[in-house]
Amino acid sequence: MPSGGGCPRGCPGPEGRSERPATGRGHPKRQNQDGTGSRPSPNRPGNRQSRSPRREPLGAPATADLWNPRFMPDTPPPVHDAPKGTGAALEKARRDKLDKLAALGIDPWGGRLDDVTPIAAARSQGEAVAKDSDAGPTVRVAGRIMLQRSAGSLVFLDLHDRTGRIQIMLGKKQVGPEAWKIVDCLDLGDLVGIDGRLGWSKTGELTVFAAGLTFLAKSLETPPDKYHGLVDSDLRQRMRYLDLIHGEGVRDRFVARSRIVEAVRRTLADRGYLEVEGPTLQETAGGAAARPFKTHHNALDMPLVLRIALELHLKRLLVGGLERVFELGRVYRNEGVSPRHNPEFTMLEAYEAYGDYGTMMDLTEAILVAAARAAGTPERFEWMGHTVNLAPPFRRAKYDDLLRETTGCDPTDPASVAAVAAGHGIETAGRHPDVVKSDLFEATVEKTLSGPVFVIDYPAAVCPLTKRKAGQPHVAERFELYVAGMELANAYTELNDPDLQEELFRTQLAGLPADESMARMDTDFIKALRHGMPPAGGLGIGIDRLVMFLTAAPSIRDVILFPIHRPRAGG
RNA sequence: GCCUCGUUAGCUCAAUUGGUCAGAGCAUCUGACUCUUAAUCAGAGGGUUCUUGGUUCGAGUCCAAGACGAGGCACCA
Repeated sequence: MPSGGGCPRGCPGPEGRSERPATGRGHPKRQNQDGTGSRPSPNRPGNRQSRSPRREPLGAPATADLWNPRFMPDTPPPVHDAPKGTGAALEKARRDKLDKLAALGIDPWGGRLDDVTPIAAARSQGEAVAKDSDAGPTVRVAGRIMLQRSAGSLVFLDLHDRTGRIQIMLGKKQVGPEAWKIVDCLDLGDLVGIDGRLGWSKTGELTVFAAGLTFLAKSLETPPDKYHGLVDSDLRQRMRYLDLIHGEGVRDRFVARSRIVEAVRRTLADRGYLEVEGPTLQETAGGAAARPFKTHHNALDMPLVLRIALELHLKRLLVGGLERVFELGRVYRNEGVSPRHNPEFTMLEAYEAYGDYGTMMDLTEAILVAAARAAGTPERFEWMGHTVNLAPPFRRAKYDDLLRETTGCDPTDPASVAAVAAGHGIETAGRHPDVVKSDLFEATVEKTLSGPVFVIDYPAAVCPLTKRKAGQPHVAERFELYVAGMELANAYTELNDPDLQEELFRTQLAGLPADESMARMDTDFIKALRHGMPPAGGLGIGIDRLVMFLTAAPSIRDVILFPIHRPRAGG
């Protein structure tokens, strides 16, 4: 966390805070940022009674228990002082209430709470209650106070948990003057448990009529605007926890991500695949053409790089007889950021012995269909200006055919390709014809591919890990799956000839800088191939892009909980 | 790394040609209200206009540099 990073801009940093008048207590926030352990704890007793959390049944509880007094403060409440209305004053108002709670014997930081009914479940119970009944069932719900409305000595709360929202009504007459002191200490954003009867308000809203309240956690920060929420996309990513609370559909999207990953795993497991974990710290970053992040191991005093792909270790496992393996994990590429790129991202790679790239096309379709179903994505929808239809089988189109249709060049004639490429401003002099061809494809064909479409049979020179087509040494058995102009998956019939693999590792393609090339000898991998790797199909899917696609997210940062950011200056 | 755009109260946003323009809503505080729904009503407080320089009688506004972000380019076979 950057210095003061939890604080939106304009919020005074630690320096600013230290100018506040002494408050008689340490500043918990600073303590946390230093990472120094113990905070001064007028409000935190060492051993909380909440360790023995079993509560009285709700039938005939003592009022005192329902209002949950927990402890007596061991120091008098401090005096806070700050100008009204500033950020500091907003926090002061909340700290004052926190101290007031402590003075009332309430632990403002709560503890274990059993027998909580999810709000969605409480709602369905409530639906069964007659509109004019005052004998609805009693429930305990817990969550965050999102809205607060008072009408005289009556307070309505909107309480949210992971399953939904429900209205709470608290009445001074109903709970008594002592308990009302606790209600006076509630702020937007606080976490509370509510015991009460389900029923309907006079205006017809399902409501929990509170008979008891358990304080679970005080919020010391002002929540974002209750109507607009947090709209600054930078703040939304840096303070994702707030975005999850207030952002429209944000939580749903990350829930969908989890369901998608679950569906991917299930699809593979159903086909007999074994999930494994390869090393992220490697001596040589292989399996893709990307610059790696560099690091260092102290005890071994050796340079290491973070992996850029999963491929080479999974193929070693094919040699080892794990005939169907996959890994779902993070890879790291030291490259720029864009709406489609984050330097760390999640990749699926799967390898199936005795298969080929056709096997992988079937698998890809199965994974996409299962993932779409898990995410609740319709079969047909619009995304990024493209109409997408997920009904299999997906279209299969040859690389050369697409290039010919789109550009009019003759893909089999390097001179023709070079001429057209030059017309698109692509450098051709001194570069391998297949690299030029690849550049031309990316510049012209990619963006036109609404898809999903399997682009098959790639120029061999740009595919050093791929088996060549029988009798066609210039064509590699590879496909990429495109959707809405974006590469979503990449698969090969895997090259298992160790001599050819070694030769290809040695080949530096003309026109490619060394750090962008895949020409990195991995002798240990070659050694593994020499022991005999079964013919196999291999598949890679970018999980982040898959989630973008299935949740119609315009940017990869919308599907990564904590995307990379520069540290925020100031605070 | 390059180009364009943006940054005003805790949050969401105003501020005409450079001229009493630093303002509103939410939030906060005080008061009223026992059925509210972004509750309402009355009042109060709250600002390093991202930072640093410059031009000017005068800068939120114009210029330069920097910070951070968004989009595009490059990189990402």
